[in-house]
Amino acid sequence: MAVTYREIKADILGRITRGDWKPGSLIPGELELAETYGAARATVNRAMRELAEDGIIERKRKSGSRVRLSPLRQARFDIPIVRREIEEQGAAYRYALVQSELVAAPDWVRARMGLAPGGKVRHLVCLHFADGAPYQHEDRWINLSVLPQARDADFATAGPNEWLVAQIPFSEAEISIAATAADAALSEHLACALGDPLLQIERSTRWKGQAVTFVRLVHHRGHRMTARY
Amino acid sequence: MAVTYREIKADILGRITRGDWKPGSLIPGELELAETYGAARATVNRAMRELAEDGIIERKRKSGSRVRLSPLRQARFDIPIVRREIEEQGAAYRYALVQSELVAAPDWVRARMGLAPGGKVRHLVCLHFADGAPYQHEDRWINLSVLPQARDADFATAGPNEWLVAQIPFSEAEISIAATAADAALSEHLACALGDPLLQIERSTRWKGQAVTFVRLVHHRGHRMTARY
DNA sequence: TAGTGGTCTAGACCACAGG
DNA sequence: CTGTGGTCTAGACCACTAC
Repeated sequence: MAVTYREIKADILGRITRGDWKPGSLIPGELELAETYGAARATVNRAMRELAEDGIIERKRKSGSRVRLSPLRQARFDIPIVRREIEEQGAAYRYALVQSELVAAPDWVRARMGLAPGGKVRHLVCLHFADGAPYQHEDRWINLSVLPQARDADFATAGPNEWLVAQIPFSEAEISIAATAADAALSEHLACALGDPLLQIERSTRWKGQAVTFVRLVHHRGHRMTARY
Repeated sequence: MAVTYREIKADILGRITRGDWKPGSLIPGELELAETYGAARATVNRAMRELAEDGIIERKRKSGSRVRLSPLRQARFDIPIVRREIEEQGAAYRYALVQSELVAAPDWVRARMGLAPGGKVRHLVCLHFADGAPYQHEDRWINLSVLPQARDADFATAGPNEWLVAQIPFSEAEISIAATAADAALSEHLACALGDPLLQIERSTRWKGQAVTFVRLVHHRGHRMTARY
C-alpha cells in the first residue's frame, strides 16, 4: 500500500515539533502535500483533519492551514459508572440507598434543572463503597415529568445511575467539577472530618431538551481524577 | 449532492435513541447501510467511525458494529492558558511572581517528575489575578537538564506557562484533579480562610520521554471546571 | 476461510472566504 | 473571481477475527 494517513500525520506532526513549521506559519495545501507524499488528496485530508481535531493546526478555506500559535490543550476524562470504576480497581463494590423521597423540587434544584415551579422529582441519596470503605456520595434528583416510571422504580439494590442508563441510554450532559467542604452529613457518610476538602462532580442531563436528572457526586477524601493528553 | 455523512450519522443516532436499535444489538453492515441510504460505503464509514469515536457504538471486524451496552461517557475539558481563561471572561489579567529559586529538586518533586537524585530545577511560585482578585496560585518546577535556558529566563513580567509554550510547543502531559485544603500560604495568597476547600490541578509534562515541568495549580475558592458532552 | 471494517485512490463538485 | 478545504463516489485491496 502507499503511504498511510497515519504516517503522513506523524510526519507533519514531526515537522511541527521539530520546528520546521513554526507556530503561526502556513502549512502547504492538501494538493501539494499529496504530491509530496505521493498519496491521494483524501489521504492527506484525513491526516490534516485529525491534526485539526487534536488542536494542533487550524484550518480555513481559501487561506489554508496554519500551525496553532498555542496548541489547544484539551484533556479527556472518562466518566465511568461508579460500579465499574470501583471494580476496575480490583475492589469489591457495595451500594446502599440512604434516602428516597418524592418531593416538589427545591428552588436550587429547579434552577439547575430548569424545571417549572411545583415540578415533582424523585430525590435519592445513595452511597457507593469500595472494599467496604465509602467511595462516593450520590445526591440525585430525577424529573418525574420526563421519567414518570422513576416514581415506582426500586433503587434499594442497584444504583439509579445504572437504572437511568437503561431508561435513557443516550443524552446530553453538562458536567462541572469543584472542591467542597464536608458538611455534617458528608463527613459521616464518607468517614472524614468536618470541613475536609472533597472533590465534587455535578452533572445535569438533558434528553430532547428536557432536564432528566441532576446529580451531585462527592468523592471520598483524597480522590483524584486523572487523564493524559 | 447525495446524502451527507452527517445526515446518516444523525439518522443512525436517532434510531438508537428511539430504541429501534437497542443497546447490545447489531447494526447493519456498512454495505447494507450504503444501499439503504443510497450512499457510497465511504460515506457510511465516516458516519459510523464518528459514532464509534463518540462512544456510541463499538466496531469489530468480521463481527460488525454494535450499540454500546452502556454508552462510553467521556468529557473533554479545555485546558487554556490562565491569561486567556481570565481574559475570555472579560476580566483584567494581572500576573505576579512571588518566589523564584534554583534548587535541587526535593524528593516529592523528583518522584513526580522522575528525575535523578541531585537534579537541578527552577522553582517558581506565581499568582494570577482576575480584576484584581486572586484567581490561581501556581507552584511550578522546571527541569533544567532539559530546559537549561530556564535558568536565566525572566519570569517577572510574564507567566512561565507562556514562556514554556514558546520553548516546547508540543508535549505530552498527565493531568490530575483533586480537592485540597488551604494551608497558610494558600489562604494568604488566594485570600481565603485556612482550611478552605480548593480545586487543585497537577500537571506533569514530558517531551521526548524527558520530564519537562511539573506544576500545581490551585484555584480561588469556588472555582469550577465545566464541560459538555 | 469468509465476512466485516479499515484504508487508499482518482476524480469530481461544492462551499466558503480572501482579493 | 479564485484558491483552499469539505465532502461524495465507485472501486479496490488489505487486516483482523469469528467460525
